[in-house]
Amino acid sequence: MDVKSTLLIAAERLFDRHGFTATGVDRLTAAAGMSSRTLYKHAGGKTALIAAVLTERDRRFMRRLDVRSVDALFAALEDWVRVEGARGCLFLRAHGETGGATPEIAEVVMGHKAALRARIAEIVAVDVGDGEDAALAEQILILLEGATAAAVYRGPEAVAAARAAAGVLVAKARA
Amino acid sequence: MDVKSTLLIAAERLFDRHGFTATGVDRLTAAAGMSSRTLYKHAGGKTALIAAVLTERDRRFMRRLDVRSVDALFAALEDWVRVEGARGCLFLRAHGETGGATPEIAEVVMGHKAALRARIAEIVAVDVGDGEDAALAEQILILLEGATAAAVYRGPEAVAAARAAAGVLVAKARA
DNA sequence: GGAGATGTAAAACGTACGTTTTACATTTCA
DNA sequence: TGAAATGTAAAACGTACGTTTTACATCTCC
Repeated sequence: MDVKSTLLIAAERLFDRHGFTATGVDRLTAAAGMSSRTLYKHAGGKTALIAAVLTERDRRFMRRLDVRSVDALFAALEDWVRVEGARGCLFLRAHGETGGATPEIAEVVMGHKAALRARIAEIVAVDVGDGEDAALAEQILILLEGATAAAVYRGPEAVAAARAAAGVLVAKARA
Repeated sequence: MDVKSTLLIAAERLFDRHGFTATGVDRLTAAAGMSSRTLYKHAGGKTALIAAVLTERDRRFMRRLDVRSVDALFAALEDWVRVEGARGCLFLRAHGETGGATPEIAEVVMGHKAALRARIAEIVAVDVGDGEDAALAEQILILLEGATAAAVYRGPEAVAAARAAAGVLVAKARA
C-alpha cells in the first residue's frame, strides 16, 4: 500500500479513538511508521491531514449509504457501527474541537453534511414516492444523527431503535 | 458573584466555543479575570475544571427539561438551542476529545446520559400513560440526540422537525 | 492591631506541540 | 552511470502547554 493511504488509515484511527487535538504528530508518525518529514511531504501539515482524513471518510461512509430505502439506510448504519464502532460523528467532532474556526476543516464537514442530507432526500423520494417529502427527509436525517450520537453510550441498539422509528414515519408518509 | 461561579461560567463558554483541549489555562484565567494560582485553588486542575463545568451544565440542562409531556420536552430543547446556541452535546464532545480515557470526565458524561434517559422515560410514562414504553422512550432519546447534533448545521429548525416526528410516534403509541 | 485567609502578578518548571532542517541511505530510471 | 526522487533518523526551531512557586497586596474579623 502507498504511503498516503497508510498515513490516512493510521491517522483516522488515532483521531477517532483519541481526538484530533490530543493526537500529536509524533504519535501519527509512530503509528504510520514514517518520519515526520514524509508526513509533511504527503499531507502538508496536521490541519490538511485532518481535512484529508475526513474527505476519505466521507467517501467510505457515503459508499455504504448507497441504498434505495429508508430501512436499508438504517441497516447500513447498523453495519457501520458494528464494524467501525461508535464514537460519534467524526465530522461533528472535528468541527467541535476546532470551534469551526478552521476553514479547511469546516468546509469538508459542511460538505459532508450537505451530501448526507441530499442522499437522504433521494432515498426518501425513491422509497416513499410521491415527489419529495422535505419534512420526512429532515426527520430521517435527525434519526440518523441521533442514532450515531446515542450509539456512543447505547451501542448498536440505538440504531435499531432509530430504524423502528423511521419505519413508523415512512409508513405514515405513505398512508 | 463568587470566584468559582465566575470561573465555571467563563470556562463553560470557552470550552463550548473553542473545544476543551484547544482551550488553555491561560485563556481560562484571562477570561475569568483571575490568576492561575486562584484557578488551581478553586478547580484543582484543568481536568477537574472540565468535570465541574459538565456537572454544573447537567444541573442547568436538566432543570430546563422538567416537563410533563414529550411535546414540552422538545419545546424546552428548542428554547435551549435558541438561548445557548447549538454546538453539539457538550458531554459527548468532552467524551470524544478525551477518548473516554479520563475517568473523572467519563463518569460525569455517563451519569448525565443515564439521568437524561431516566428523565425521558418518566416523561413518556406520564404523557402516554399505560405503564412504561421502553421502546418509545429510546426513540424519543434518539430524536433528542439527533436534534442536538443536527442543530449544529441545521439550526433550531432541526428541533422543530424532531418535535414533529416525536408527535407522530407518541400518537401512534397512544392509539 | 495583627493573624489568617484570599487574592494578584510574574517567573519558572519540565514537557509536548507543530514544523523545519540537516545529514544520509535507498530506489528509480533516462 | 549518475542525477533525481523518495525515504529515514534525529536534532533543532520557537511556541504553548499544565502546573507550581515566589513575592506581595488586600481584605476580614476576633
